[in-house]
Amino acid sequence: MKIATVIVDVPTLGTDKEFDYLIPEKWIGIIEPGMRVAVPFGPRTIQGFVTGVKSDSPFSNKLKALKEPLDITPVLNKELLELGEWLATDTLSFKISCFQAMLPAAMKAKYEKRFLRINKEHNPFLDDLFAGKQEISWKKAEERNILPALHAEIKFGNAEVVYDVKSLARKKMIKVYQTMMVNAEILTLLNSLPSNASNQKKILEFVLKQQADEYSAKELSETGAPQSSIQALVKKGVFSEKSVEVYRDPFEHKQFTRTEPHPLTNEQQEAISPILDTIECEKYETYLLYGVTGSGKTEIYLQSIQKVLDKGQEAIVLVPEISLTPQMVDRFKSRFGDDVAVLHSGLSIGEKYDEWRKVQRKEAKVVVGARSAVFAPFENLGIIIIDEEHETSYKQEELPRYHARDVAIYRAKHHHCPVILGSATPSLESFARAQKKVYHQLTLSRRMNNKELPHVSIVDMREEMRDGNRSMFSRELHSKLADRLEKKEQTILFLNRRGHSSFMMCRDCGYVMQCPHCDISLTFHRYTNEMKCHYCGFNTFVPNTCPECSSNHIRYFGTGTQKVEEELYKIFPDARVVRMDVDTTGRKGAHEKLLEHFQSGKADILLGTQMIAKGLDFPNITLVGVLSADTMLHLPDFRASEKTFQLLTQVSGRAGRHELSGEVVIQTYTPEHYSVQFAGKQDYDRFYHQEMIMRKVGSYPPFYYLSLITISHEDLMKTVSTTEKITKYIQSRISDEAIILGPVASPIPRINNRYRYQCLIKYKHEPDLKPTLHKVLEHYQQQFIKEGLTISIDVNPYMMM
DNA sequence: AGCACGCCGACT
DNA sequence: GTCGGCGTGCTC
Repeated sequence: MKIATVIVDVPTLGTDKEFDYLIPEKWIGIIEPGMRVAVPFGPRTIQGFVTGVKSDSPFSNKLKALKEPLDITPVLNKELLELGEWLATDTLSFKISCFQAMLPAAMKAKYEKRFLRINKEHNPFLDDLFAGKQEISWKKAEERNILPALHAEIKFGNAEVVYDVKSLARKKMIKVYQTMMVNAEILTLLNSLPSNASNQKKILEFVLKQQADEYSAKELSETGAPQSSIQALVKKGVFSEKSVEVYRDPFEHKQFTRTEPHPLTNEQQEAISPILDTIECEKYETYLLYGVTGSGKTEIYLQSIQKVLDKGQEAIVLVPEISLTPQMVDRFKSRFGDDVAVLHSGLSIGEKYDEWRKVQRKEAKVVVGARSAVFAPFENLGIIIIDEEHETSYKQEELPRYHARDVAIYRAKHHHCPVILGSATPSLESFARAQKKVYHQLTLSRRMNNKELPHVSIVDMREEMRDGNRSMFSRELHSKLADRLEKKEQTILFLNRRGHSSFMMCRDCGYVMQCPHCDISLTFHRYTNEMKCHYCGFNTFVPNTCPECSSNHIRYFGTGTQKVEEELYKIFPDARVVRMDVDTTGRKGAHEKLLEHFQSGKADILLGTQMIAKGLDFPNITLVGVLSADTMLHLPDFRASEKTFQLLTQVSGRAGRHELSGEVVIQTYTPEHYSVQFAGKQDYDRFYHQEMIMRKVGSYPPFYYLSLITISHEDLMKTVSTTEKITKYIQSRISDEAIILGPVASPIPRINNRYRYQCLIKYKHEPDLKPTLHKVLEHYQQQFIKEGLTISIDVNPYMMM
């Protein structure tokens, strides 16, 4: 008797455990751990992951047999199965959610229900119900309002319900035509064809010219012949037709010119050599590659990977939201060609699935991708690289709330290989670990071409205001912009819209339009002319007069990119502006198009939000302007200073990377703030020291770890009292060393009419905390569902909202 | 999560 | 009497 242990696709606490299933005789030896299977679960059939195979079970009296395997080979190997279990404990998530997070979305199951007719005797009523067929889908039955009738028939034994477990994935198939005749035969046929068969003749002539064994349907139809002519030739035995699976290639129409390794500078040489050693001796080590922008980190990545590939191993490269850095993908594709699989959010579900399968089938040796690419199913991993290590997008905000850096380190330990964390502005956590020698620090302090860092000037916008300049461009930025336009050099204008995006305020009474369901002000959307809530989606018309005092002195505060664009055209009517934000880059590929447009010199100014801060490298940019540096500085987040510093430094790094030297203008209302000051000087080390003092005083990371618990409910009192109870419980079970803040209202105290309270735990070493938090979930579970409470626990949170 | 089972109110 | 409301509890 063989029994499979299965984690079922039901993400709840009660079912977050292994269920035992009998393996039918015919699949013994075929069902393996890591495969997806369809299993009966209660009255339904659902998907599950096999985690093990054993010979007996404590449930032997009520064992059911599994229905069928959904994979031919396991989709999760032993390492990934173990990683999933660890991840579930570490982030307090369900095992099933962790397994699903490791696979492309296409592999998530899709469930469908059908009614099957059992009684096939002539019966007008049944004939009518089933519309003369043997089965009817649940959806159809629902539409036709015959669910009760069908349920009755099930009771009579005339029908039954079947559950289908389907995969979202569709393999893409194309028709291929194999040549079945030799030239002489084709020639004979060609001559015997009637004169009006011009299309068939075209194809045969094409075949005689090409002399290939196989032709795709596309190739043949390019001769101008219709499908019917091809079919005619298949009938005549010229071709045999077959279907083959093809990968959807997102880079189909892109050409990559092969690059060779560049000679390394002394500094690069020094940095890469310990990495190469670690690869050689196959041991685990985390390196923090701290290198200023333009110091050549990527070449170090490339050459380290080359070494890994030479050893027959594989590499993972994580980049933040990769669709935003097409230049990065190009560099990897150019060096390693088809060995590279790319996984990022810009791909369709099918494309992602295909790229993933290239990895699984060992057709790709290098994966370049966003956060989830850290789970690439390699079995002989030689290196994991995390570029722009400080980026917060490496933390997943939905369940499972994991950080790619932690997963990378876990996997590297398993594979005995190095992790490289690269950044010009490392996260405080990583830099502190490097200082404590937990990570091994490698430094690149000089730019490759020995170009000096751009000159940065910080402009105090309060002074501009005092001097009567009420425009969003300071006099300095204005004159420099004019200068660049004159010289035909390019400018990047960076607008940080986060923080306070455009909201509406009455200048007479100070009324600010709020969302009726959430405690947050509504955002003004010019293109739809609506006031919108970014949290619950509520929207309403834009008022002409103040709803409170009927004044018509209504102003829109905060500056959107559209508004800046309009202003720009007012001041510089001839400037050619490319605007990049969520509105202009929504469509697939729009991003690349806009960048190409700018790169080819068809525009003078690139105006955008966060997304233009990263990785762009254009030679002709000599001016970078930051319109308001401090919009995110006042967010209720202990990382606000760090984020501001990183952003300003990254943006500044976009200027003067090549022959032309660059200038940066940072406009701010708080020029004295240390993160603005040190970013202006590009002085990471002094920023680090200052910020470490702030973190120490506030007992924040990297001095303390954090766990954040958020409780929400429609009733304020209920929310507060529950949070209080939970806080007390936790307090009683951990040491006095830990600091507990709360219960306090969340920074956004109400979303979608639900009040939100939280409790923040700061601690250094609390081995009992995670088990305690798990107990909280377990203990309150039933009560929570019953009373409509929701609880979310975030270990090491990055979003404090 | 779904779904069945079960125990109480308004109808043919 | 029964249909159907949704509270409760289970799923190998």
